[in-house]
Amino acid sequence: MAAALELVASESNFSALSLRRIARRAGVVPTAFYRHFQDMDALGMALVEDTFGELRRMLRDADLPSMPIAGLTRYSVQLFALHVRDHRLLFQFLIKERYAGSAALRGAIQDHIGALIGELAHDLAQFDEFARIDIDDLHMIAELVVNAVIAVSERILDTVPDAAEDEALMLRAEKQLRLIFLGVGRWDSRVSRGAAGAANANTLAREGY
Amino acid sequence: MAAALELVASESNFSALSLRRIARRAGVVPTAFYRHFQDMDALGMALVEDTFGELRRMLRDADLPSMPIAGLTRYSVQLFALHVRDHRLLFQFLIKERYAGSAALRGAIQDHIGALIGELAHDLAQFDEFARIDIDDLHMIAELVVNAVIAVSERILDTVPDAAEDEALMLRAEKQLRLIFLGVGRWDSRVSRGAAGAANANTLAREGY
DNA sequence: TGTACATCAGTGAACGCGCGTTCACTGATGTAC
DNA sequence: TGTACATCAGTGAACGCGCGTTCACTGATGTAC
Repeated sequence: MAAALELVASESNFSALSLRRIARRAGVVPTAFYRHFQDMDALGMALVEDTFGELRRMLRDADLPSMPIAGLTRYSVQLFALHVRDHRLLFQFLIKERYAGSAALRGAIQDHIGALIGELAHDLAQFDEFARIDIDDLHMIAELVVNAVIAVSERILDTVPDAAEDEALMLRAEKQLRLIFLGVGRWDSRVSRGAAGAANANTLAREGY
Repeated sequence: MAAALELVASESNFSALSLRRIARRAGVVPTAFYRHFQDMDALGMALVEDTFGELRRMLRDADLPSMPIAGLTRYSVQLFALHVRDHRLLFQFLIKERYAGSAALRGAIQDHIGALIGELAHDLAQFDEFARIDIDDLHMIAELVVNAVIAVSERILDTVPDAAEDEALMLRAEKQLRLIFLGVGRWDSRVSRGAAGAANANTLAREGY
């Protein structure tokens, strides 16, 4: 698995690898591969499960919902960004396979991400400010947040590791989440139904065109 | 090029294709490939340029900055989503290669997306409500918007074409942009500097923790 | 209008190579009694 | 404590196959004069 991850990081993606090159990298004869995985698909799936396993363990240990609310956004962004940085190869694999993997791989990854969005929506609902927001909109907001967090991960993994640059990317992501939460403070059923766009508002930002 | 796009849509990604299969699909002998492209990399690059060429032509024809502001968000989202849907194979290719392509392909795609973000930041600056927002924050906001639009494209391309479902995805994306713009209405240099998070605010959404 | 030539897309044979997978095997480690 | 056996990771030869690329070629279309 480590050999496969290293090769994915230095190549285009998982489907561009061959069983023989992975075995060679692992210092083992090609046929030894079959002692560990039935085929390449099985290896890919194991890597996906590993990645989300690590991520979930981190989230469980962090227990964000019980944290003090002051600085929670900053803390969450940093927690996630540093986790991604410390599991560089796993997440490079994940981001590449999210759309370019086999159908099975893609499906598994989307299911995991969908579950995380659902859990975030559930966690957000515990905050007073989100109490008046209906379930669909909570989900929509959680999706926006997760997309922003994935985007910053992609940026961190796309560049060569650099602490100063990572810091700037985290700050930007933090601002993005803060902007979203500011919007939530003004979100109500009227905006949700799209009334503002069609009625008497007069600027893009004031009424959410 | 059409043959390559069809194969990418039914396979994992571009790097999983072979020159011979593309030629076969195009109804031509493998060596005829070299009459059109120097190698597979050149074909990939041509496809990237094609995709952004189509997108830019659409954006130029639409001339969004000159549109009436009422309903602009909805209109923009639909414009983009329908364009993606009508160029399904091109954008499926793009999304797969964005992270899983060769270094050259990835670089070209990121450059194009970066340019679009820059142009959006420039266009947003023309609106009164954005005048007081500094250039870095404008860029941050444009990035958030573009990420949300890319995410909805990914969702549209991930599922089987279905008008009702596409409509729901567009509505969700529209809400996300509206939420962002609502946040912009409350965004100021104090929030930007991160003062709110550390000072006397008391909920996530009211002050943008 | 007719002729000579250049350009161009496509052909088909051939090459050496790395591929996934099969098979019977080796030898170290763990387990039962 | 010693012996017999099972389990397990790894070995190495062999297979048929699709791959990218080379080469000299064909024949249709376009262009110059």
